[in-house]
Amino acid sequence: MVTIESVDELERMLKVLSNPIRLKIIASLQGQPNHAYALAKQLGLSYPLAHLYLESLEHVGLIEGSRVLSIEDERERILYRLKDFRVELTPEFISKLVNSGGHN
Amino acid sequence: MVTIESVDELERMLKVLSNPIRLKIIASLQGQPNHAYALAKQLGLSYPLAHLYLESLEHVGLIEGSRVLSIEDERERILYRLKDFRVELTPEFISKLVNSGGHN
DNA sequence: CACATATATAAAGAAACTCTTATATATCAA
DNA sequence: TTGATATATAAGAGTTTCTTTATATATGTG
Repeated sequence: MVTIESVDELERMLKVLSNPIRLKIIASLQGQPNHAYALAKQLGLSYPLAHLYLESLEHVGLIEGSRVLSIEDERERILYRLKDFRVELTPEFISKLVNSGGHN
Repeated sequence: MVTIESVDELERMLKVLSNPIRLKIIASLQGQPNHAYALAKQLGLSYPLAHLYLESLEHVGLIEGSRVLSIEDERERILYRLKDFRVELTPEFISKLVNSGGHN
């Protein structure tokens, strides 16, 4: 489960989430795990953009890529899965993070 | 209570929240409502920046400014209060918004 | 071999965001 | 009338984000 323990971490995650395309990617991966190339086609994105965005989503821990062997052609591919996350944005939570000093 | 009903709205709110100074402002206002000038001094910000950020926080509905008459000097000032909000970022919530078509 | 699939990365311009400085107005106190 | 308080807005520089185009590599198919 994804946890946030500093303002810095929260900021990075919110920055990644505050983009309509990346939200679309999350919604799509919630339906089913997918590969970068297939996802790009499905959402009408260029592959480089999809790759970049998947990378940024992975960096903040919202998705996870794993090398899997395709049954069809035996080639290794990276399958991206959505991680289970629940971030509750409330005044209390934000205050707690801000007042915990910035580090952690 | 603050509610989010579209991807657009979510995106705007997350963009405003994904900034350490604006998170600090929220944490400060959670402790007590305050005026722009006093808040700027307290957090070590320039007044224009504090004003700008309070405005953006107000635009997405996270805080609320109201003209109040100061008891001390009888001058009208704008007091900013934190609104009660609870935004739960989960795969389900994001999917719901994305699949609701973008409008609403 | 040319083409589609599949991944990865770099370069570059456009757009947006960040933040300060400057300007303006108004009140109150020393 | 000078200085601190208080609000508001604009202009501009600097930084970051956004997104495409280009380049590279590798595999499998017609």
